[in-house]
Amino acid sequence: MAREINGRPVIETSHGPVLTPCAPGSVLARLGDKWTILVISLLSLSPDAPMRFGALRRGIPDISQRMLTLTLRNLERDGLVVRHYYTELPPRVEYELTERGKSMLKPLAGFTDWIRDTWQDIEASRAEFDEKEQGRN
Amino acid sequence: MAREINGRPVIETSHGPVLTPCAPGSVLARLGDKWTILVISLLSLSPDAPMRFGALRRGIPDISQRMLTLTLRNLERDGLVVRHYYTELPPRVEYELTERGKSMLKPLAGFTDWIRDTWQDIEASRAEFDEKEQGRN
DNA sequence: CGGGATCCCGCTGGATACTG
DNA sequence: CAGTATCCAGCGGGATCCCG
Repeated sequence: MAREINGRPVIETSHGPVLTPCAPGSVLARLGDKWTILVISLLSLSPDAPMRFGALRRGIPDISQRMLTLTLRNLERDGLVVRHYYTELPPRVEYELTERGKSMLKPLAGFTDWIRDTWQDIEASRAEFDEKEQGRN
Repeated sequence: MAREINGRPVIETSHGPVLTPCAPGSVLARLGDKWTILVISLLSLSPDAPMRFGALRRGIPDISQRMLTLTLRNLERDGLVVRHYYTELPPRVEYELTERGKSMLKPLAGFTDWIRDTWQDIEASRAEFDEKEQGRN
């Protein structure tokens, strides 16, 4: 009986379940990186109007130009974002979510909603944990 | 008008929306790290029976002992996992999801389902992107 | 058996300067 | 304006050894 958990195949052995490493991990790793979710969030604010590079840069206070460029490249590579280049002077470049990019907004929101409702509790647990640990040192 | 996207406050300025960096990012960063989701997935397979350290280790083929320990510590710190220590010889240590840990399974599944349904398309986009880029070099 | 302690390599990502 | 190039510090994470 092949089962599956979080999109990942599970093999049952005599020692218990074994997870098979598989490709979706690379998607999650990308989304979990430092800036990707922020860029997607910002782009999702204007679903039908592309955003300029500079507007994205200003919208994410601490992002460097380099990291914004790299993050957008990766999203474009994954087919989640399209890049529109206009050869003007000065040049104008706009970005918007693709259909695929928009299709992830709802599932993503379900998860971030959980985080929004829970992170205070998590922070409290962390503080408590750290305090107890300090007592042992 | 204060808005919010993915649990993150948005300020509207004359230049467009600006995202405020905030604490939930640290939760997402943790979940996006290399092993956390795998550990949670494995623990979720036995919702009412704790799992031993060794069983977790065997269930995630390529994880090192060190990283499993660190990942479990962080989950315990976040109050998502409880650790049960039995002073026997040899010692036995078991882990299980807390109620809070279980509460994230459904939202998480919504998101990983999207990944499961989409990652082949994403991989295809990546291959296509890389191929075009190679033409330019 | 579970898990510290230590060493070390590679990648992520920040700062800065230069270009079409 | 929207990049690219280069340099470099920090940290994630693997390998190994030791300990209750």
